Amino acid sequence: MKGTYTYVYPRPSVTTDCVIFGFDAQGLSILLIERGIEPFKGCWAFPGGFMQMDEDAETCACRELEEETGLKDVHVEQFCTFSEVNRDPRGRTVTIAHFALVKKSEVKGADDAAQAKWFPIDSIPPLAFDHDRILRVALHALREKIHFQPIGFELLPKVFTMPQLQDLYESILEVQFDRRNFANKMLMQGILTEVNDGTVRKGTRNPIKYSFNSEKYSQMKAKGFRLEF
Amino acid sequence: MKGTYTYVYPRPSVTTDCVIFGFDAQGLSILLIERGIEPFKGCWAFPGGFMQMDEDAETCACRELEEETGLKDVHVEQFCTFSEVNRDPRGRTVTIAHFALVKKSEVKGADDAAQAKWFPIDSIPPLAFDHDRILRVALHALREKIHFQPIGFELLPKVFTMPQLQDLYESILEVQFDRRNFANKMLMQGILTEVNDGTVRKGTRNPIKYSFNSEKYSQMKAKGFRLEF
DNA sequence: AATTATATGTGTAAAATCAACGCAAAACAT
DNA sequence: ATGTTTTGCGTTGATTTTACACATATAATT
Repeated sequence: MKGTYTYVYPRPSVTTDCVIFGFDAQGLSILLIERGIEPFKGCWAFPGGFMQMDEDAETCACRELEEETGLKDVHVEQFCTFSEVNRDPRGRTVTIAHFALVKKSEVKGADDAAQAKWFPIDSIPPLAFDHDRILRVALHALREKIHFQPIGFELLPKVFTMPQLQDLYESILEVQFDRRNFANKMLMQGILTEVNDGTVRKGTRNPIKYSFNSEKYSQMKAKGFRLEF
Repeated sequence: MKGTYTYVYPRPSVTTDCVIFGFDAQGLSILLIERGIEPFKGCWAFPGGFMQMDEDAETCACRELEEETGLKDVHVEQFCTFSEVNRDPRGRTVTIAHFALVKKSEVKGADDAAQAKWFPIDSIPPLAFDHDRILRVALHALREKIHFQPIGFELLPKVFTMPQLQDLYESILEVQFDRRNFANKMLMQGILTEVNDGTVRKGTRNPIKYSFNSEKYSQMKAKGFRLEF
């Protein structure tokens, strides 16, 4: 039934948008959807859509994410709400922006989906609406957050190497770390578990495999520990 | 005209709420409004209300703040959006929560306003809706933020002393600093200006007056400096 | 096949930062 | 008057950060 929802005062639309970060040997990238209709036809945009009355923002963001990219069970969190009066030419719209961190290597869907495509973070095409601003804020939020929360691991395979982890941090923070100091500091935190994958480690060129020990991290956090990077 | 706003799909109400922090010799406190009507009649709540179609969230939060407490020209920023389906018994409501930092000493209004009252942070009365949760999140956001942004000064008089500043940090972070180390670290940052108020400083018991040098801070920030506390 | 270059792991010493602490002087309390 | 409190200043040892060199097996080159 159309047009049956009537209110005493006008209300804005409420949507969610999702900035999807992925990481691989080529560095940090984001997943975008090409718009097939006006406005901003041909521009790229974050997956997102209207919040339903029976779901909260995070649920909505996850649902839209799956519907539009096939991605499931990924880390999603709200980072900012955008409410500028003219941000959407179709009408007053408030968007609760989220970012998603996906293990690009282990994930199906995404790229397969019709018009979804990964873009390296330094080659972003023209974006629809105010999505360029949203992206800047998302990047900033991710950078701030990774200093104190072990969310970087959400972007790596379950099992990873120290150089991979360092690449990730360097890509996100856009700084360079000394290899030895980085490894020391990381290992010192005590949240990495060395993974023994059966293969005998001969020579140093094939790196040690690690996994993130989330139980250990939870324990330490409960005791007042604060991750720092 | 009533009931003239009709939409194809249902829409939640969008409101803003404002957690107002103040600080004085008694420590950190927040400003609350007593509810005169159901639901939650007699409970206390943050000032807030419906977002108009011609204002964004921050504008709305500031407007409601002034309307309900008389407070103007204070630091206001968004920190989280709450969208749980049943957070408001009157109907589906999304609230964009802000926190305000007010220079309690220099401010008019506030307390004068009808049912507005300051409560020490450790003696908060029963709150309406999900405002207790919002308060916890607000406190957490403030604590996280003060480590890296000089927002604490928004809670102090323009001119303040080192012990005052230390009290502020200790109240918010709920830790104790060594007096001498705290002063050293603060002065080292280079964002404080010593204020010469004419009076000759004899003896050490009347403390040195400082003000926050925001120009200096902007310059340093532009050069990549990152405040730490 | 031999040679060279590259990626990875490990340790140490200097520098910088942090943490704990003592002392002196004027104001305040008694 | 006398003792207590508040404030400012500076020192020293501990901890953390930074800078840096070498050994080894794989990968690349010739």
